[in-house]
Amino acid sequence: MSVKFSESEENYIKSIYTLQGKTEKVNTNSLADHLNTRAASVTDMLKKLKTKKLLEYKKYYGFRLNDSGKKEALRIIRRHRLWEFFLVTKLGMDWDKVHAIAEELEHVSSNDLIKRLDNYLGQPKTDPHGDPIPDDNGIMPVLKQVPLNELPLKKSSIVSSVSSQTNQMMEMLNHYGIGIGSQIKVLKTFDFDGSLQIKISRQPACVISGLAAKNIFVYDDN
Amino acid sequence: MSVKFSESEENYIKSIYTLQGKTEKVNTNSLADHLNTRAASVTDMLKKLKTKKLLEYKKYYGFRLNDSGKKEALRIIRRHRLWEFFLVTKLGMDWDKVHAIAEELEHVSSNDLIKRLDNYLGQPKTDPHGDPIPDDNGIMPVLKQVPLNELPLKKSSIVSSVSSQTNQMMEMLNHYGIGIGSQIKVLKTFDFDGSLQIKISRQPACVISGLAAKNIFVYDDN
DNA sequence: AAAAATTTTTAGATTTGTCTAAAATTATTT
DNA sequence: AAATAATTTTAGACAAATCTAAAAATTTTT
Repeated sequence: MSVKFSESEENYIKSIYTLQGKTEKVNTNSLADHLNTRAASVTDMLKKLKTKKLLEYKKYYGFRLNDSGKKEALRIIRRHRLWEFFLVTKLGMDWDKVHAIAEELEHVSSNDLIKRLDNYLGQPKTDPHGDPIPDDNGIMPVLKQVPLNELPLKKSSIVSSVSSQTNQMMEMLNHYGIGIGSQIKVLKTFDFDGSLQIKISRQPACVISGLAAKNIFVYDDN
Repeated sequence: MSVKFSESEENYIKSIYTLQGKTEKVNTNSLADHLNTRAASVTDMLKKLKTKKLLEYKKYYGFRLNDSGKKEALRIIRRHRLWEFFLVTKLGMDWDKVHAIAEELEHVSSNDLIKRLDNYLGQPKTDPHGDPIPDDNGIMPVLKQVPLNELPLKKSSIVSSVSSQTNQMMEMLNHYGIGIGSQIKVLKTFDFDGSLQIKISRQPACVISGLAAKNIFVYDDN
């Protein structure tokens, strides 16, 4: 049925998927950076993945996963995120420490295992970082977007869009280091003026106005 | 702190441990058989494990794990059995199907992960097959031995010893395929004459007398 | 549009783990 | 104790994944 890929191949597939999400076409050096390897190694693997019909690749002109490559990437990401969810909710590990372990667990690829794990965890829609978990068919769940001020306290989520794209807004977002894809959570709300204390990953907590929060949309499951 | 071993090295270590449990000295061909590989490959790996100071090895004269090799083996076995326990009790998989998956999971070697998994599972003393789970210090738990007739119904266990070593007894044990290390469980007891219907792995169910059962000892946790 | 700089690919080596076939050693028969 | 058989090791090759250094192609600068 489904083809087996080596651990190394899986890591390449996953990285290409992540990078092409933003730029559509991926180039050799950025992938080498992302995987902490050398450009020459990337070229070698690209040839291999091409013969396995997972990507479109024209020498010197970049590459991208085709449909079956993307499908495979989503299967790997699904495993990764389910394990992260398990590590945090069942074993009580901290989010910021689960990634490395999930990176190893994701390569254990029994379909039955993953289906059962998913059920056991209650078919979660997002991982502990707020990233959506693809379903069994490799489809990303359609997540509701809510303004940041409606996100439950301390619940981690991912910034999905920003409604007001004025210069002033962008300047402020930039200042706080908030962008599409940022991991974010609300630590506290101040009823007095509707402002919120928030935390963006790898940055100190800060306070933003209620008006700003109303214009920052984040994913929320269910 | 603790040295990391490759997946392949870990598989060799584990197999040697299993084989030397029975015969103390292990020979090249039996290890090759056990690992489904060739004698030449075994010799290559032996050299490697010797330089890593995990085993005593004299050319042409067999080999055995030394203390640090045994310790490493027990760490791997601990991981394997904890994962088997998880797969059966939490994910509801069948015993006879968990081995292959645990075989992959056991190589994920974060100490923190295993400590948490152990706690989460309630620090089990035996895996679902009845095999004891080494503790965090690599020590096999001292398990109580009970006669087979006192083992709870349907609870899987491992034959630990046989009290009456008469020829007649041995003949019968042989006939049923029961030996030290056999995985066994009691399906049913017949009050009429105290006989028991039992199941030994990979063999059809059979019935033995109450007297026989009293002389077959098995491990029981707690 | 040449020259310079950057990016990507190729060529050839290296490491890990495996294999086959042949040689060396040990064990068993006669 | 020689001859034969079985086991184990060595020698040399191979595949996967990586690397360095050099060559080729593309992009940017002047």
